[in-house]
Amino acid sequence: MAEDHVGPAGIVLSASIARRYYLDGRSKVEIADEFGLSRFKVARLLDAARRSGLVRIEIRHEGGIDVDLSVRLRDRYGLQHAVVVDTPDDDDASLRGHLGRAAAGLLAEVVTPDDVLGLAWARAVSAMAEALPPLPGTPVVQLTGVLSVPGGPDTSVDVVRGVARASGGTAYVFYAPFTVPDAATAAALRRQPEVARAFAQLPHVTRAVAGVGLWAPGQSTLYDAVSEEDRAALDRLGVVADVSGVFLSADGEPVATGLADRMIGIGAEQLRQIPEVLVLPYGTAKAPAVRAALRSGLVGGIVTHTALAHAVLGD
Amino acid sequence: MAEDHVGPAGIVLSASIARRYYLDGRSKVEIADEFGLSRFKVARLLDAARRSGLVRIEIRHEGGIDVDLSVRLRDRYGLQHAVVVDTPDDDDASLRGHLGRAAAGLLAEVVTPDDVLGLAWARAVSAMAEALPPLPGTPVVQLTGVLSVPGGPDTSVDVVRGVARASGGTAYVFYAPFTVPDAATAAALRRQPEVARAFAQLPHVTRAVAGVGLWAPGQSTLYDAVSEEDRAALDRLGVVADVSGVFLSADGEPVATGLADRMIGIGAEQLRQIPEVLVLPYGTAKAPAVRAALRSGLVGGIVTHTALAHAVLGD
DNA sequence: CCGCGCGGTGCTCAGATGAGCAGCAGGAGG
DNA sequence: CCTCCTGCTGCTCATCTGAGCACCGCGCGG
Repeated sequence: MAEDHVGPAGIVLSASIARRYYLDGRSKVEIADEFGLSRFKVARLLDAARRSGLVRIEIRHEGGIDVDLSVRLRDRYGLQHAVVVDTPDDDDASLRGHLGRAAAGLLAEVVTPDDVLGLAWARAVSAMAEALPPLPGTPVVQLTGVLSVPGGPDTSVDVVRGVARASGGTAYVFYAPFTVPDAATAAALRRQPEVARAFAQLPHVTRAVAGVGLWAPGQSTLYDAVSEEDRAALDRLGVVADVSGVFLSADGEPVATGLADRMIGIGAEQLRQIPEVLVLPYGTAKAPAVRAALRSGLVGGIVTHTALAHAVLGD
Repeated sequence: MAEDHVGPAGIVLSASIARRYYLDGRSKVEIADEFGLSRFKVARLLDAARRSGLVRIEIRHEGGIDVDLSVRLRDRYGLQHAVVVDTPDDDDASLRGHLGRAAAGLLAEVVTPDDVLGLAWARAVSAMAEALPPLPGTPVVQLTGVLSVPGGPDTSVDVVRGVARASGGTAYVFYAPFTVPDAATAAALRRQPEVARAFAQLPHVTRAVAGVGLWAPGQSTLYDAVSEEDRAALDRLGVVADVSGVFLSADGEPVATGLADRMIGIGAEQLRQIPEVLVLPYGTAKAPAVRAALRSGLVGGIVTHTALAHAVLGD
C-alpha cells in the first residue's frame, strides 16, 4: 500500500492513456502502439490510475432514482425489485405522487400478458393507478374490501376498475367493506358470488401491489378504522405492521388475530403464494413496519423514498 | 440514436451490474452467472449504461494539476511534456512558486544521469531551482549572461550553482552580462575561457529550462533591460517573444537582430539542437508570446497555469 | 569481487471480450 | 392466413486481456 510516487509527467501520461482507454474506447494494444509502450505497461498505468483515483467511475442516475440505495435495499432483503425515489422530504401527497409514478413505471416494465395483478387498497396504490400507462391485457383482482375514508380518494373498487381499464383486462371487483362487526357477517359476505369470484382468482395472482401500515395512529388506514378494543388487542399480540390487511410482528411473522375473521380480504397464506408482492411505503415513521414487512418474506418488491430507505437500512 | 426507454427496474438492474463490473471488478461471465443472464446481455446492458450516462467515468486529478488542459496543450502543440497547474489567479510571486514546484517535480522525474541540463535566466526558473530535489549527478550549464535586476533574486550564476549543488554535477557558469553596448565587447567576452567552456557544452545539453518573455513593457526582463532604440528596432522586426534571449516572431520564426550580436547567451540554432526545452510562462498577457514559442518548434515542454493555458488554447 | 534481493519489465497461455452473424418471436400489412 | 420486417437473443471466432512467471539491471552487503 506504499504511496507510489509519480511526478507531473507520469500523471499527464496516465491521464492521456486513461482518456484514450476509458473515454475513446481504444484497446490497450492500440494505445501501447500509439505511445510506444508495451501493453503491459499500459495495463499497469491504467491500474495505477484507477487505484490512485485519477480515474473515477461513478454510478449515478439523474432522474429521481437513487440507484445505490435501491441496490442496497434489494440485496439486503433479497428482493426482486427495489426502487428508491430520490425526493426531498415533501408532504405526503407529493411523496405519494412520486412513488406512484415510479411504481407505475416499474409495473409497466415487469408485467407481462400472462400476469394476474392484485391490488390492495392504499393511497399510494391509488396514486400509482393514476400514473399507470397502458398494460398488456392483464386481469386485475381486488385483494381487500372497501375502507371508507371520509373525503378520501378512490375506493379499492375504483382503483381496480381504473387499472383494469388501463390494461384492457378483466376487473375482479366486489363491493364489501374491509371490516365488519362480526365473523358471521364476514363469512356471509365471502360467500357472495362477486366476492367468491374475486377470491377464486387469488391463487392465480402473480403480482400484487400494496401499501404498508404501521400499527399506530395515523400510520395505517386500517388502524384508524377499527375499534379501540381491536387496536388494543392487536397491540397486545405484538402487531407492528399490516400489509394488505395481513398483520405482522416486528420480526415479520404473520400474527393470527380475531380481527382477521371479521375482515374481507386476502389472508397471510394466500399472500405468501403470490410470487411478487410490491409495497409502496413512505414516511420515515414507518421504518419498523417496513422492516417487518421485508423480513416476512411476503414482500418481493418495494418502491419508496430516500429518507425511508435510509431509515430502514439504519443509516 | 432513439431514446431507449428503460424503466426503474432496468435502471436498478443496470446499476447493480455496473457496480459489480466497474467497482467490484468482476468479469462479465461471473456477473452473467450471478444474475442468470447471458454474458452478451450483460455486455449490452453495460454499454447502454455507459451511453445513457448511468456510468460516468471522469479523469481528474486532485493535486493541483489540470490533466485535461495539460493533455490538450501537449497534443495541440506536439509537446513532449505539458503540465498545467490548477491555481486561481494569484499574484505573480505565488504563481511562480507553484510553477516552480511543478517544474521541479517534472524535471526530477525525467532527468537521467546522462542528461546535461541548461538553464536560462528567468524568475520562474529561479523558483524552480529552490524547489528542486536532489538530481542524479547531472551537469548544469548556464545558457544566458547575467541580467541585473535591481533588488531581484538570484542571478543566472546563482541559479546554475544552486541546481548543480542539488544534482551533484559540474556547474558550467560564467560571469558576463547578458547584453553589452557593442558587438566587439560581446565577441571578446565570448572568448573568455569561462564563457567558452560553458558554450562548448551547449551541443551536449539535452534539457533546458527557460522563461518566456512577451516583447512588451513589464513582460520580459530583457525588454525592460535594453535601450529604447533596441526595443523599437525589435518591434519593427516583428519580435513578439523571447525565449532564453532568442527572439521570435508571432509565427514562431526566430528573428535575426542586431541586438543578438551584443548578447552573451545561447543562439537560435544552438537552442534548436537541444532535445527538450522546457518553458515556464505565467500571466495571461503572455499568451501571444507563448503561442509563438510553442509554434517555433524550439520548445519541447511547458509548465504553466490554468488561465494562461486557456488563453493559449483560445478558450 | 561475487551473491542476493528488489523493483520493474515483458512473456506465456488460458480465459474474457467484442464484432458480426444467424435464429427466432412478435407485429404489420397484404 | 401468410410473409416480410424488425428487434432481440445468443452463437462463433478472432482478438484482447490478466495472472503468474522469468528475466534483467541495479544497489547492497558480505
